[in-house]
Amino acid sequence: MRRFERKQNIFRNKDALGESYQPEQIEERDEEIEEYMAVLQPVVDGWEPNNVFLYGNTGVGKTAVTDHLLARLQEDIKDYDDVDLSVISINCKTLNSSYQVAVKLVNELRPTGAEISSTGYPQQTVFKKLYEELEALAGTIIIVLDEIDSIGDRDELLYELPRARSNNYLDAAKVGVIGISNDFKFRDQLDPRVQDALCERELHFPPYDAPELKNILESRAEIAIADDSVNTAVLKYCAALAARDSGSARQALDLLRLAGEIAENQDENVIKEEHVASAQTRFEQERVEEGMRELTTHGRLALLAVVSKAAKKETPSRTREIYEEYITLCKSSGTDPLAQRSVHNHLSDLRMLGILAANENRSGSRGNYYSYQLDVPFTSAIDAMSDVLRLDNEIELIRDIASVNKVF
DNA sequence: CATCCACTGGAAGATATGGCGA
DNA sequence: TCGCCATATCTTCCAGTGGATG
Repeated sequence: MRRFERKQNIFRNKDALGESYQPEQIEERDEEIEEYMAVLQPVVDGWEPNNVFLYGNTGVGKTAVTDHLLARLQEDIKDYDDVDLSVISINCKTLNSSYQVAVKLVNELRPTGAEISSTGYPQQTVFKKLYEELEALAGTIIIVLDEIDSIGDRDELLYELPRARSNNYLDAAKVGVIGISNDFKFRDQLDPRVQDALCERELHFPPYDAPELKNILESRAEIAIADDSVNTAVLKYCAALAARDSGSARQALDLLRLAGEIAENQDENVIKEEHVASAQTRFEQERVEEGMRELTTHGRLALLAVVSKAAKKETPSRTREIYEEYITLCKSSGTDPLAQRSVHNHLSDLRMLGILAANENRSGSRGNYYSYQLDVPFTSAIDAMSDVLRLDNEIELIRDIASVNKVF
């Protein structure tokens, strides 16, 4: 057996490309930082903090700038002993209602062991507990709600928090909310009263363009990657891919890091463009596989129905036909089938996830309808299906049909 | 040109699950 | 134990769509 050997060809400090790395300087965001500092100024002056709403795509520096500035603020504010600042920062990605965000905040403030459970209370009870905790903390409190758009339209907390003081729920505590959103539409779908309160100050973070991304990559690569292991052309290529896709520095850095790992595994000393390209492909695959793993039983059955259609070379295939296939699969697995409308919902979800592609058909004799087909390689779809309940035989059968029809 | 069809997607209500307090 | 609460998932109902049809 081969020995483990430390490989040090390419990276000098790989963590500098990682998610948790805090750079000393944030590049290409000078204007935003300037504006942001002005918004935070009242905290230093001892007034009630502004509520702020930040929006912009993922990976454009919203969270990084926020962390950076709040750390600086906490540091600088030590010079003034009449201001007592606490920062509570939570990520709301997995919390999809105001209720859950409030629970999370309470638990964040409570000592370990005294946490409350995530269901069972009336919403107002949770809010009341939250106010008690904030009041106990007292002073100036800045609450950072990252990825706040995941609460959708259940935005009661965002209505409550900014008004807590004027409603006399809070007295000793001065609360400011910083909402961070990846979704531009989120702001508009908020209750107008929430917009009033929360969005009194707004900061927009635009996507990075390719030259900006290149500069960011250059300054990180200097720390992370050994001299001569990467050249400008490769960095430009990473920047171009990320700029075209999302304008996200996160994506650009991830690409570079994975490209480096791939190069390293091939025992090469230099990252080349082909490594970046395979990194890009792998990320795309992972995203889809992630989506398929998180499907519910019926979501999987719906997908499997399409997979089965694909094996028979019957895709693209319209809703009605897929539904029939789905019914058959349900019978084989002893699962109660859902109504057609629900399967239609699952197909919609799969389309949103980029697992299925739908052609909009307006030429048929019956108005408009979709015909679905797989938007991922047949093999990765069926591999992800292998743990659907009691369908091993059917899956084998589908594989056989697929190989006869040469579907891959 | 009005009507029709088969489908899409929004909305409201039903059901099941897991948890609280009394 | 019971009544209440939040949530995810599903069902039922329905308005809107737009080429085909008579």
